[in-house]
Amino acid sequence: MPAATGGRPPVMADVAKLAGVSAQTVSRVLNDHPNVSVRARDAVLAAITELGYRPNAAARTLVTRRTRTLGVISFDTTLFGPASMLHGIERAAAGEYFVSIASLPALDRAGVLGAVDRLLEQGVDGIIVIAPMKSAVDACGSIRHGVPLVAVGCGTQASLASVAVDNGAGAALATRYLLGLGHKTVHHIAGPRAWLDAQERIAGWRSALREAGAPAPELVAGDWSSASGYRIGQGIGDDLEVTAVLCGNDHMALGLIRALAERGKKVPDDISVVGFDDIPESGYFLPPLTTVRQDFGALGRHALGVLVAMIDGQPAPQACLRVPPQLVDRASAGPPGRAGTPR
Amino acid sequence: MPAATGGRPPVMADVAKLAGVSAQTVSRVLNDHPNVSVRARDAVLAAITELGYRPNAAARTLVTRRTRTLGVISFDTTLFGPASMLHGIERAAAGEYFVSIASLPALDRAGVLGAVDRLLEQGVDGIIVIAPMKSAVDACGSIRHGVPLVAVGCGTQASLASVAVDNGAGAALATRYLLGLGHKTVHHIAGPRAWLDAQERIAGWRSALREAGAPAPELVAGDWSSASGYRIGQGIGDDLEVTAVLCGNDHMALGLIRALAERGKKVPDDISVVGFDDIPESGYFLPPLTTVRQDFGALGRHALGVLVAMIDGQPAPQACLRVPPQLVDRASAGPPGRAGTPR
DNA sequence: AGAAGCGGTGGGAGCGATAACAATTCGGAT
DNA sequence: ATCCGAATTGTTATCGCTCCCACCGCTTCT
Repeated sequence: MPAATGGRPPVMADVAKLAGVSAQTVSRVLNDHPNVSVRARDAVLAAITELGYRPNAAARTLVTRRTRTLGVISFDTTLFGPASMLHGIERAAAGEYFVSIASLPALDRAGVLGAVDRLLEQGVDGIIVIAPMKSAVDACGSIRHGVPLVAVGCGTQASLASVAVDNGAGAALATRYLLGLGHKTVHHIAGPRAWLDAQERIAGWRSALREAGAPAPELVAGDWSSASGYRIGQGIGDDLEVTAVLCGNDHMALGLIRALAERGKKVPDDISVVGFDDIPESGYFLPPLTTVRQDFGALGRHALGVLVAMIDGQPAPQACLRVPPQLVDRASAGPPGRAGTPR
Repeated sequence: MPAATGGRPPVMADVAKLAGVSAQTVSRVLNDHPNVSVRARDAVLAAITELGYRPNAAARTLVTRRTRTLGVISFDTTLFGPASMLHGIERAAAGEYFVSIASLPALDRAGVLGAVDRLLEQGVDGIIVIAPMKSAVDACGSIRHGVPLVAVGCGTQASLASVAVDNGAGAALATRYLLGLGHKTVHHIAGPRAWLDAQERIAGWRSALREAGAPAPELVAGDWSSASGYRIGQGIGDDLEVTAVLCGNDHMALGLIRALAERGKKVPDDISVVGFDDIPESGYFLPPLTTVRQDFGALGRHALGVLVAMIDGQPAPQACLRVPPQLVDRASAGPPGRAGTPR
């Protein structure tokens, strides 16, 4: 392997000497500046490959004040949604920016602020916060520093640059769909109150119900987990009034279906179930789950787009970019069946 | 807000001036060097908070040659395993190191080498490669640079610093368990050939079979997806010989169970099914899935530990640190039932 | 009493790159 | 032949920090 002087990695001056030009010219070649003769450029390029030269990012950053690094703050990158968004961001950024992640044990104000601080210390050019909870959005709003920052998956109401799936529309879509199948009303297993997605889905569900003149059943809330869906399902399974349930996410739908099955209730014959998210497995549930798809990847890509625009000096949009969700019709929902409501 | 001179962020000299000391002393306070009087330290600390000073990472890196940043290369951070490992790494690194991710569209040699290059350009202190495929491990082996690098989830045979779940032991564990239940043999739906985990599970399964003197059925392989499990299940559902199936992962088990259900086969009465991974949902499948748990989080933490040791100058271990898997007994496996094999 | 040891401190030299500016060359217009 | 301006190249001054070394004032040893 080519070593420059001593064992240390080659620096720009080494390249310059080998190519017979000045360091400045090497810099110009590296940064695609105009006005470099082909002769010089070729010599530099040859020297670079011969030496295995790699520019020192720290030195460059010191003078340009840009790290070409983005920070992503997330709550739990193990969950399907955050993981997908992160992946979408990373894929979209590849080549343009590095992405550094900061995942939090809890999405409270202090946690978010602390993570922003850590990333700032690292010198990121911009930050994307995967902020599904109100506390996180509030924290974002109170950040004083001038860092470009966009929130994603944060509800559609926040007054900061943000990108989110239109949860309200999605829930309404699913609710109308079930109503259209002939159900008198639709029950809803919501996510935790603190989550904006959960709140917006509740609102969408309620408004679709009201619009159709259907009675609004009492709300029950789980915690997104299959376990909570299962627990709630044990109650629902005994309630003869219930013919259709919209679940806050696919995992809870899975738990619900299992609880129903254990009580001898068939889906969709006795009860229709619709999920939310469209995780990769949901097409293979028993029965395959009808659900509302969120395109998390697109969310990530859009968030990156907005952020990069801000980094490049465009003013921060104060509104939310909404990504429309989509109903995926599989087999877990149908007309109120043979075992329909008694009344 | 406290502004130093002009609008620009305060630098060490500003802190020094305000505290009435030299920049050198500020640096000493920041880096916890001994021999700083409490008076000086307090003055510096006060100045720092008053100014809202934040050390410039690039400048520090330029001289120390450490970025306190780690790179993680991964194939698809959307999958449960990689996402969990990444999360484990990140949580374990929090505070000590930043983690920068590079996810690849494909885990081939060129992709891995390219990602290593990108990270090196960024100046990472070390790299963790989530390398479940042979091609990735080979690529790691051929990296000439002196960067500390550890592979994780890469099979247990690689001759480089690595951390992995003992797949062979896990598969053998599950196979013996099924055999112990009274099954004459155990079928296996493997993952793709190119994946080391898949190969090692196959080996573990085969050896447990051999050990017990059980016949080794023909191998079928899926692609980890529920869809492939479903497809394969359509064949298995018609095969009366099959009483027990070990699946390469939980997703394929899910697909298999659905295919079986559609053909009227009951799990575990007609066929026992055991998965691998223990994804959060598998306890809520119908029936709840008996599976082999991999502690991905621990994997990530251990990988970080090994890497940090290497960064701190310890010699790279040439072997694999094995994390033992664990059988989680739920309801999808039982003794060969009333509908047992005809012979 | 002088030398040596020590905690505490500051001064200056880089680290490796880019930006601003200055300098050189060359062709063509005057 | 002289001058001008564009193209190309080099020189110098930072960027913000840490390291090395010298230095101060004291106590402690010989």
